[in-house]
Amino acid sequence: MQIYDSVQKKKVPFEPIRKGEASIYVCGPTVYDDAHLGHARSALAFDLLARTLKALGYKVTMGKNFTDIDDKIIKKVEETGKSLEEITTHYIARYLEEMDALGVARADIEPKATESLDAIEQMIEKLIEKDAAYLVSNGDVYFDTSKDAHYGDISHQVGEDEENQSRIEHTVGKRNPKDFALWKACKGDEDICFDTAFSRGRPGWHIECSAMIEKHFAKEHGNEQYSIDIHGGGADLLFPHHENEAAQSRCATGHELARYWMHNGFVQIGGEKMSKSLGNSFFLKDALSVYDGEILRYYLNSVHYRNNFNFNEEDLLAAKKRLDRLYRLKKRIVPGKGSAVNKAFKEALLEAMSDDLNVSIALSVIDEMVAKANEELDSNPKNKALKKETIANIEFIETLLGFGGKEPYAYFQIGIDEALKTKIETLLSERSEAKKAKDFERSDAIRDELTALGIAIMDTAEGTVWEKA
RNA sequence: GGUGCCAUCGCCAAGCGGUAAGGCCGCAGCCUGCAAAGCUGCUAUCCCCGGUUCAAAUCCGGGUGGCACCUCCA
Repeated sequence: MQIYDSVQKKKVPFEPIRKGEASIYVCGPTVYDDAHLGHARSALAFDLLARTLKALGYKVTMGKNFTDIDDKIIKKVEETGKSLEEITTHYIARYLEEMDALGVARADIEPKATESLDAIEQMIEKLIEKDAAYLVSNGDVYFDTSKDAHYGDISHQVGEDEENQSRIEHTVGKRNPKDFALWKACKGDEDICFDTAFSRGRPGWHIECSAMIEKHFAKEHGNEQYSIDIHGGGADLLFPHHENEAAQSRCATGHELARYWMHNGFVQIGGEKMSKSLGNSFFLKDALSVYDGEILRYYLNSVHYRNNFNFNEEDLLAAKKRLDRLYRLKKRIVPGKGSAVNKAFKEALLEAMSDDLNVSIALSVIDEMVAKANEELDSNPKNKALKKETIANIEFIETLLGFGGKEPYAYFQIGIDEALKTKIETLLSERSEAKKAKDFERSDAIRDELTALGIAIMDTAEGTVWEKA
């Protein structure tokens, strides 16, 4: 397995800390709003990584956190009058629901900041002890970036330029402009505060992840050099979030946080990063209300995870058509039991995915398998061995890539209610009567009627089948 | 201002020094009562200019054009 390490800036062989195991921690969402397409892409990318490692035989432990204490959540509390818990549980549930729809496997560990306050406090205390962190007069605790000789190794982005420094807010008592808050003391009557040995307040964003990794991963998955194998997240987290995480952990534990760092590219709309400030966010829930989760999954995963992804509906439609082809093949071979996966097919897929998740190649391997199977079924529709092998092939696609698992008729008939279904069936039997009587005018009229209903039909050797167009 | 990423057929997108995968769209054919579906065939020399090499989309230098990070962000 080769993965691209964004710190070394190149593809490197994946060598796990513990033989046969792989621990992955991905930065999850801050739960103050609905998930957007970017959250989906990140989740999908690392889901693919986990699936690939599993298929290669690794015992994978996946962790994804929920940041449930944060300034933005507190702002939401103030705006809505709801409690912090009400807000975070709501968005966490929504997030998980939507990820389920995309076929993203649940993480093995889903830590929350609110459940990791003990670890956060411990880590900060340790940093203060080592003088890598300091308490200022208002109760804030800052990390002293000058105490970490390797600060900047992750993002390569920490220079001495004055221009840059001038952009960073100077807070009273900070030793260095780049020092960042580990703990924010309560100012006034804020009620979302926690008591600690150093002050009453709440954790900063960066320390949450470091502490959660130490609490939930390091003991079981790390060694004396690294806490986890792979740390992932969106490319925008590289700096400062991951730089700061790495620095804190290094200073607190004496070893590196992660052996590899992987970052996914953005989802863009019209060539620009999707973001709240640009007003071009696309919520996952809105996409899911129009498109099936499986199609969104296929589409969002069809571009290499490191590239930026320019979202648009035409491309999504093209992706859907490509997935349709797989399901049409599945229609031809189902029902039945699978035999063994075609060896060459399986190897080709694994080889593609082992190369830093080269999905494009994997998808082309699938396209070729589909075309070849269709060709053979055209010449010999009763080829049982081929059918069984193809069933197994598609099952393998499902485990490795997470699509193709649906019952094909269900796939093509999503969103069609029973009443419409009955109507379609009635029209279709009327049409076959007409066809039998060679009343083609009538049968074509029925087909037009179905087209108007958004239904496409196709006559096969086994009879007429229909799909939602 | 600093730091990166990217530029391949109408569109999406592989390629990682050895002579351009795959999909969508389009065209032609087979099949079909006609369609649809499926199958077959056809469709690019890789932003520009230099250089290295027997050989470059792939490496180096210089342009041009996009995008991102440096501030909360997947």
